[in-house]
Amino acid sequence: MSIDKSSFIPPYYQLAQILERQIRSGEYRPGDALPSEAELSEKYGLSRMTVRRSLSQLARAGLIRTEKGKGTFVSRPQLDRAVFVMDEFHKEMAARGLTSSVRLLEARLVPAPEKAARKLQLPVGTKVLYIRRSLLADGEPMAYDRKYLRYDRGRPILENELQYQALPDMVEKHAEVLPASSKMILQVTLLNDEEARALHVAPGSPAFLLEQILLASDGRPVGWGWCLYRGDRYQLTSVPGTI
Amino acid sequence: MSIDKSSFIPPYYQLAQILERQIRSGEYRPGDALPSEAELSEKYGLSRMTVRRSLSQLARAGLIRTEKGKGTFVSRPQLDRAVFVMDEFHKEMAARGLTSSVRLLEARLVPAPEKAARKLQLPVGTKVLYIRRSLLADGEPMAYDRKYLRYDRGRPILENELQYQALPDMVEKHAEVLPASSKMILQVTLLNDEEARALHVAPGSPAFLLEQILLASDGRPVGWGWCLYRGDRYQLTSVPGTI
DNA sequence: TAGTGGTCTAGACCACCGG
DNA sequence: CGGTGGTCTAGACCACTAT
Repeated sequence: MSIDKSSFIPPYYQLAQILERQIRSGEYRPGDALPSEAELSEKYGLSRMTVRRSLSQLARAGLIRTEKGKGTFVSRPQLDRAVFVMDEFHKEMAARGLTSSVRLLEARLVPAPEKAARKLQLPVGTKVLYIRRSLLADGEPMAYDRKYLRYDRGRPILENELQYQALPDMVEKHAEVLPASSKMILQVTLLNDEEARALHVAPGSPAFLLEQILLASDGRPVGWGWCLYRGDRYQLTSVPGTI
Repeated sequence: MSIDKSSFIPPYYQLAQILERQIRSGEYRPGDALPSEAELSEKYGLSRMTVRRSLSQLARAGLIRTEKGKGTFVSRPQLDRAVFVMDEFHKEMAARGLTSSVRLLEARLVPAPEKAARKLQLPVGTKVLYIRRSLLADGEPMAYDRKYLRYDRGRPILENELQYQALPDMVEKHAEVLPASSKMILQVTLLNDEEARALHVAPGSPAFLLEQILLASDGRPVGWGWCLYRGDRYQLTSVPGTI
């Protein structure tokens, strides 16, 4: 194989494909050294910078690793490692071919209960925005979401906004501090009566519990809550090693 | 801020840090355009290639996005998106400061039951290697693993090997076809009596169910099984947007 | 047409590694 | 010491975008 410089596919990508094929076909096996950058450069008629770009791409994909002063080596595939991605609800449902919608169940100012106050680092009883929503896929509940958000802007709560906007947008509208990052924790749980009713399943059914903490750029929490995903409808699939 | 060329930190990384700080501090806000590559190059006394390297790093981290012919723009933080990583059991427990060990409960050749045969694309009744293991953290069960592996090499089953080796290694030893990739599916479930006993919890407890399929480079399955993680001890934490 | 990012080159110097 | 990957430069040409 060689590089077709008249192709629309850029040379760095062509070389990456060639090397990937050679690795996947077993021509180079785990532990083997690839030709040096100088050799690849000479063999394929590309500058070393271009060769390096191909190699970085393969390295990011986990197919090879480089060792300073030694060379470039084929990695062992990491078969016991999995990466799962939970995207924004609407996007995720769209990707599965489902029509998603949101049903706002409750949205009001409440005095922060003990746990929410602790999570938001506010005094107990501070007015916070409490939101309960059902997330539907093809009209049937998929998830049940409860959130506490800082509320220090005095802006009115418009129900039709809450119904359509993503959580970060709501925070922006009602808090002085903007969310800059989030931390999520995924657990399993059994649904209590109220949760089960909201999700149209039997009490005691298993579910994913996704806890979410929204943080401002200074690290202060601006939102906290948890979202329950029905165990009978929702699952996560590992993302294939992408190139 | 400017670049310290005598520093051990390479210029491309220094520039990336400067820009990241400016973005996180709000100096550039979501949607804003960054200075053009030519301007950055001139301002910081770096070649355009080096500036581009800094920008690619920020783009990979999701902080900025580039648009051909238009410019480079600050992205909105993706706060409703989470990435979870499940690593190899021993590594994961080590990362949590727990001592992990494996207890081999069963390892023998069995005629493939219907489901395993279908998953491995073998005729029902074909001899396959069946393995049951307890994965312990600090001596207490954390996960319960059951796997069916192709067995067409006639190599004897050595118990002490199975106890310590990762699954891909076992497959290599007992099957002609090497595993090249894996697909995992994460679900929630309730434990039945046998599973609960193995995990030292009450029957009906919730758990993560991780299904794993090992594939050869030609796409043929070479291993299949599922691993149950105790819901009361195991949780996944989102990986922070890394740079 | 002028400005933008995307790609590529042919050099250069460096730190690291092995014999 | 020679070979390796890591970094950087000063150019170049291209396709795309806006005016």
